[in-house]
Amino acid sequence: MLQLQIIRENKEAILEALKKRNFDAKPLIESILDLDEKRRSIQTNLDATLAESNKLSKEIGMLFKSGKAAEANTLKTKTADLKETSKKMGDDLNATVEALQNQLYQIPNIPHPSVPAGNTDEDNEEIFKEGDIPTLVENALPHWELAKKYDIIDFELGSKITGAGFPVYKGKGAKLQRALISYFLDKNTEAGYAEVQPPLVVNEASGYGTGQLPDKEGQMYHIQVDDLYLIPTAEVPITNMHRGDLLNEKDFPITYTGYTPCFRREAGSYGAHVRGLNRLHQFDKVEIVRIEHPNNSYQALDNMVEHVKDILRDLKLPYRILRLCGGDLGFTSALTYDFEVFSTAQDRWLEISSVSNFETYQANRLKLRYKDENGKSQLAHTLNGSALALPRVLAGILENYQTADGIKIPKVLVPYCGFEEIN
RNA sequence: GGAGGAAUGGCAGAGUGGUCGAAUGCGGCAGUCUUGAAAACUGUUGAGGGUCACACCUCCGGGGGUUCGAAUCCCUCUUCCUCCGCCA
Repeated sequence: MLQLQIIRENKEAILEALKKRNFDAKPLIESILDLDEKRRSIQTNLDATLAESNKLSKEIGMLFKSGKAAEANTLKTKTADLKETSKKMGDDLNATVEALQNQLYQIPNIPHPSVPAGNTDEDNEEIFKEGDIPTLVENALPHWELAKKYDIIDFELGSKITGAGFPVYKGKGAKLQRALISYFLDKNTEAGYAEVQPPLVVNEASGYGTGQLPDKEGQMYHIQVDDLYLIPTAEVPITNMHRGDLLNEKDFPITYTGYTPCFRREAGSYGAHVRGLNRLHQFDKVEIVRIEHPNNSYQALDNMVEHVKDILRDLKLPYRILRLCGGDLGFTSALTYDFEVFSTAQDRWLEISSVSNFETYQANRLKLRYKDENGKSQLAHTLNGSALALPRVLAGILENYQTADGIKIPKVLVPYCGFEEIN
């Protein structure tokens, strides 16, 4: 959520910047500024009424004390009137504040200056590419066929138990999952991220805090009886650990890593692009989250990018990094880098990580602040990234590491797996 | 599941109807002392709205009520603690 004060002061610049998202914010912002003005005018009137009422109350108290009950009682009738008006104004104020809030929720984050203009993922800007694309055996198979051939992931079985998009990992497939999780967590903790295991279910306030609510509730599984949501990413519970905090400057940086399953309803389309592990309702992910001083957040973003690079180098997977264009940028993000692994067997790039700086957008909703050197409270910056999301990494490994007689395990994972090949 | 108790500023913790945005301690900040630091001492220090700046307003877990007036009384929700029961 953008800060009102910034909207007030930089209206034109914001409108211009949001054009990159192909988002015409003009009507919303006009309306927000109107509501803001209305709110302040109601507030001023209400404050004056309350001030008078407070003053009278004090006088009444004094009159009673000095035994002048009759005078006190005449004043009482005055305060009754004031009370009625202030109640009306209070209701009016609440309604205005709520309308204002709802509209503020509808404005996406301002893209960072480096974000390229564009409409779709075609317009994303490739900024880095590394790793050799392997030459595969003839008749190389996509991962969903490899999974069947070696009996390591069973999609039909998952459909039977739950539904499409909930695979069952079996045998060496299950072990490889566990190995990846351990390896990622080790890698992240070595880099200084503190490991946490958060709840997999969150309340409504947490959903609002990181921006999944309102509007995007369709993407989350909602447990109605208890009014709780299954997390779509560990970003939600981990970032919300600091909701409402007032930090000291020396608390920065705050860095976490956590493994969680993630749940996404995303009805989505059908066909090759969502086959197998390409898109699931439940998948595993190891996430990194940072809370940073505004001066340092882009440095931190770069660090996160370097860290993810390092993991992909370890795994020896060919990958590229994209700077997302305005049209593809997430609602709450100011700048996002996507990592994609090339799958030779599918002949396409698979998104395996997304690293973002949200600047103050989430912090404003979270009321996550720090005291600056002057003792003033300021909003912190929040960032997060996948390090990494499992399914497509797994797909990339299965597809790129396949040979005529089996699937080699990347060297770095062998100690975690306890085997060198799936055959 | 049953019975009690509690929720106050960054933290701990007083405060049971007006003089309370709130004692005290810790922490933070500034200063004195010191070559420097620590200790000690002195001062300062809640958040939000509003204003050029003041004034002023709101906030004592959330919501509602009683009252001229609520941190304080009532209702309700949430969370935590203690005891009993059940259970991995």
